[in-house]
Amino acid sequence: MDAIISRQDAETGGFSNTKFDAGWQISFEADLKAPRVVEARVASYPPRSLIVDEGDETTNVYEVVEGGVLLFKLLPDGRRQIIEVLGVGDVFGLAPNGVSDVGAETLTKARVAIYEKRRVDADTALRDRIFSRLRAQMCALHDHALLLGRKSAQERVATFIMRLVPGRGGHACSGPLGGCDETHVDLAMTRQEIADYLGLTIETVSRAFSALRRAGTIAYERQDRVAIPSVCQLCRLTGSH
Amino acid sequence: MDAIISRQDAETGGFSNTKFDAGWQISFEADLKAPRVVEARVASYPPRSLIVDEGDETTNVYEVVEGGVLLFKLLPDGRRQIIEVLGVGDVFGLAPNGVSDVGAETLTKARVAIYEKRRVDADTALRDRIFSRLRAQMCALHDHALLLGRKSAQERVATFIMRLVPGRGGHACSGPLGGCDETHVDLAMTRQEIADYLGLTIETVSRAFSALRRAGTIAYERQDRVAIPSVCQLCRLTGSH
DNA sequence: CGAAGAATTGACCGCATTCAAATGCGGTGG
DNA sequence: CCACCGCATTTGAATGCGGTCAATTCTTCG
Repeated sequence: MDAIISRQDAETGGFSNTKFDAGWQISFEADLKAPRVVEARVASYPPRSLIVDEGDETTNVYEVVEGGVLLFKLLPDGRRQIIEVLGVGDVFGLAPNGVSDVGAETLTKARVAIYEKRRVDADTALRDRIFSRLRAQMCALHDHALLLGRKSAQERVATFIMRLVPGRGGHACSGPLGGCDETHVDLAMTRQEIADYLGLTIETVSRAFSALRRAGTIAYERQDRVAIPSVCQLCRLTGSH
Repeated sequence: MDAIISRQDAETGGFSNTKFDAGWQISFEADLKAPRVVEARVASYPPRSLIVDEGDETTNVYEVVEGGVLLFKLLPDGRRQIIEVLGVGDVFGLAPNGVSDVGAETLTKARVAIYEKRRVDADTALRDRIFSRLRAQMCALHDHALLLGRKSAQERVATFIMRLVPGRGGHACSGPLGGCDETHVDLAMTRQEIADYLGLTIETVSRAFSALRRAGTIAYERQDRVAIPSVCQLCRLTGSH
């Protein structure tokens, strides 16, 4: 594995303080405010590198410190489902029986804090922090189950893009600030990754993007950067409102 | 709400000690061995009654003590997705912001232990037990995301039935015991509930059941009771093996 | 500029949905 | 016991959305 392991004592964990609302919006950037004193091994990975594989024995708990991480599962015939897209502060590696039920792969260049089981067992404060984050991630999984089970391709893609707009689309959506309702978002994921996340094929994702573009709901600034003239208009296509 | 509230001090919580493997198999029956001393309010509900609704304010944590509970989400136009089917020992009501992100409804007659937030905050042992169970339930959600995103209708239904066979279909599947590989399972859920759980329509679920029946993979003992001549044969249709 | 990979677009197909009708099942009352 | 009713389930036929296969275009990078 091509991870660069470094030991960091009393280092800033760098947790995002972005408000998560049922898992919406992701922050891949560490917020350097509110540093926490944590003794942990931190591993650095290049983009698209495997951290743990499905079925690996691990009792470690992992926390994303910088960058993005994908959790995925595979079927024997190669079908892949991306289960969750993790940002800074999110945790994984919590399968109860010491065998990872999902694979974890970096989406971007990423740093991941690794906590050994005995440390998690001993440290109540750490455990509580993991617990708390796990609750938020569980809500994201609930939302995603609704998307996978009941939403159309259009709605899935619209939901996906909305997920990348900070502070919007959740239950407590602030609405447009000061009349202006345009933004742009970075996709960070390839079409294939988006497809595997949304339970679609790459072609269907592409078609849905194109349809949104033709309708004027989005525009491409670059291939991986989308302009949204009216967030509310996009939000109406998610099926959630 | 038609719950019968009772106060039970130092009562047996009655937790199932069935081994859960990534959320597979459900036990709606409390195992009375290994009683735990718990002070908690316990509410009793008739079948199909609402415990909490999506959007309700609750800081309580709930634990299923007897029976089965469904967690679900709705879209504004009425589409419903059942997120998770809970058995004895499973917990819910853990949305991080005090507003439930899912509705919870009893599947069968059920009893549910209710822990207030301040009690969960104060009691480390309780919190750890909830945490531990949450980890198992998260694995079940991961599996279900794979099902919803990537499996065919046939595979979903086969997976659903396998989920009801104790000790089989998981990663550490024991295989048939002593050559004999037949069982029967109680469905407990209506076709509509199964459809909402599997992200299908009621007709598609019915057709999948019929196809399995025609193929001899299952047989009806009653409408809600399925005989499985060969568990392994059914398991091969889940797409997971 | 050229090559390799990613994304888009098009044509066609198949699976699941939709709409509709028939059948089966459980309960109530005669 | 049996007839009847209401509801769940099953089955059938037609439609359509998303998948599959294939060709083209766009991007990136050497």
